[in-house]
Amino acid sequence: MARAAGVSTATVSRTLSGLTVRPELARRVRTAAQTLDYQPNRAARELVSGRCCTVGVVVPDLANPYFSNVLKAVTVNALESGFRTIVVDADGDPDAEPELCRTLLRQTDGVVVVSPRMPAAELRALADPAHKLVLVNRVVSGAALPTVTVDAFGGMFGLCGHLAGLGHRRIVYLAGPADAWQNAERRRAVEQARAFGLAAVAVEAGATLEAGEAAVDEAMSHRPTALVGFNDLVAIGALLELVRRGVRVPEDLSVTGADDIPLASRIHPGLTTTTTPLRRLGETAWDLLGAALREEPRSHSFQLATRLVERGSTAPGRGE
Amino acid sequence: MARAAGVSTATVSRTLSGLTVRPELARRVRTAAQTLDYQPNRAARELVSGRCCTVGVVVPDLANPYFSNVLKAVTVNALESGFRTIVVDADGDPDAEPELCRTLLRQTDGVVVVSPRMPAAELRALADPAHKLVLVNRVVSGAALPTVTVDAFGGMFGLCGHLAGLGHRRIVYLAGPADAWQNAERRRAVEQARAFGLAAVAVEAGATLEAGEAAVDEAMSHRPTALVGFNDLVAIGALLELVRRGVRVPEDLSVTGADDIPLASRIHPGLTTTTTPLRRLGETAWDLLGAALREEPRSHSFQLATRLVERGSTAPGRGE
DNA sequence: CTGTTAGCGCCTTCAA
DNA sequence: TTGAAGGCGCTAACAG
Repeated sequence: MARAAGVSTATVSRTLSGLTVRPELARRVRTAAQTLDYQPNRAARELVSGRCCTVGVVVPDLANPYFSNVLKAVTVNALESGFRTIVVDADGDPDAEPELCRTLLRQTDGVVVVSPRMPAAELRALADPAHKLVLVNRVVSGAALPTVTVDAFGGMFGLCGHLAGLGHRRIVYLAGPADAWQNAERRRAVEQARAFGLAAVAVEAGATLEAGEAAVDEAMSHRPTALVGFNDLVAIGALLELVRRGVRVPEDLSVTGADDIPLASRIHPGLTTTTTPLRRLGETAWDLLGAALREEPRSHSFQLATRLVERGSTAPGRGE
Repeated sequence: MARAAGVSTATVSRTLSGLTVRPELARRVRTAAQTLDYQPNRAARELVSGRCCTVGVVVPDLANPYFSNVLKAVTVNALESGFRTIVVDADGDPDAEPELCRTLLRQTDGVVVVSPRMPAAELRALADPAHKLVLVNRVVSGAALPTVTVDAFGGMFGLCGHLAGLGHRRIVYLAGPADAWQNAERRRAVEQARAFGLAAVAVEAGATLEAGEAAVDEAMSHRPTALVGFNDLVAIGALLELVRRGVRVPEDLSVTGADDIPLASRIHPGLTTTTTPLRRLGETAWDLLGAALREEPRSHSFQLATRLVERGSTAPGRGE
């Protein structure tokens, strides 16, 4: 390549990195690059520079749209900045995640961790300032980790306020995975909603349509006027099961979800819920990581606001 | 590291690659590696070996569960074989995909392309035997590309047979994206179903819930006894809209989908559909790519079978 | 401004 | 069996 242009390799390097080179030589280099379809070798570059322009993303399960949407936002934004994205799916095993993170940290410039269920102690151990690590939707106390979260507490609190305003007094919270941060936040919000005069009982459910269906029996045994799902899937699962049983929603019972997934607006009645801006979550995670890579001091935490979306699944509760 | 063990770097290298080394030296090396937490440098390794143990996956849109499920299967299986996965999302621009592929091919050992809409000519241009490229759910004639597909034609043909057996005679096909391979296959199957005595009209719809809803008016103007959706989302969109209008499914009208997404079994009535084994698609793609990387001659094409799933959305058609 | 040189960390000859 | 030496492709320092 240097031979083809009749110059030294250093001149080639300089031309391609835009340093000062005599115009004529630069032209020769460029035409040679053109004809040879020259592409610099990443490995050699990485070896000498120590950077690989690659970021990692760790998720528990790519089949879950929640995670794949965050991943999408990270990859698309990273690519715009010239970074590639390596994705690792822990495939449902939270205990495997710490090791996967560590491996990834050694192979990339930085890592985004979307891991609602990894043990906090592990995460704290990973919080070395030398590591470029960004956490999504997960708060770990006692660790200085750049973090972007959605205001899960506020969203659920707003939903409870909405229900209280409609006259509801007795609600059931269909709880999500016990070890998930978002569940803890939302559950806390439901409990504090007694400030609105809402009496809440929590019933263990999960995060899926099936979990919602299965929890209906126990939930109804508490004779609530509204069901508050951990997320939209649980809420929709419960709602569909209720409709199947002939319970009228919202006349007999109100139902709310969380996240505002596409399905929430297509079912009938539409599901009242709060938004979770997944794309912005991923985008912000990338911003945080990019800033860390450039060694820019930045605010270490972002909290994204949610928005209440009122649809047909909630109506005034009969105060019995 | 070599110094720490008191041996030469070559001995270290040999020990770590399991070549013959005097046991005592090997032990010294291993303990040194332990205490120093030694990790070989990927870049240097790649530079000398020319391989990077990395594969790429190109998808049009990660937000679509169809693609994220295929991606998941590829990453999980690749990881088991010690390969990392770089993911690239074309973010809805099919014209950007060829360039993304080319870039990825230079940076990885091989690439899996899940691209129903990339122009065939571009794909043919990529079909260089030197390139390790595997195609998913897409057949390109005149190019020797290892390919794994689902039997989209057979699945839809079976569905039509099912409807014909129920006595249906006039159906409407809610067509998917015009440039998608699966749509072409399914459409062809619907047309050939006239062998069963089924008269079919195609109505342009799309691939989403909204598209299904929007296509209902035109579809019903043809007075069919059954609606055949390009995929489950379109079918469910149409179904929900029909129910909203008071049309009884399946008494007044049968509806079928394709892919058997989780939602298909949760709605009421359950959607009759055919399966699309996304995970096996990704898994097989990885097998094909892995074989290509090991230079193993393998059958260049796999076609995965689909299975008919009868649920409540289909019933005997009134032969009017 | 340009060419020459050294070395990034590893693996693979070669000679001992 | 082991150590010394060279080179993978590139960029950073230095000398011209």
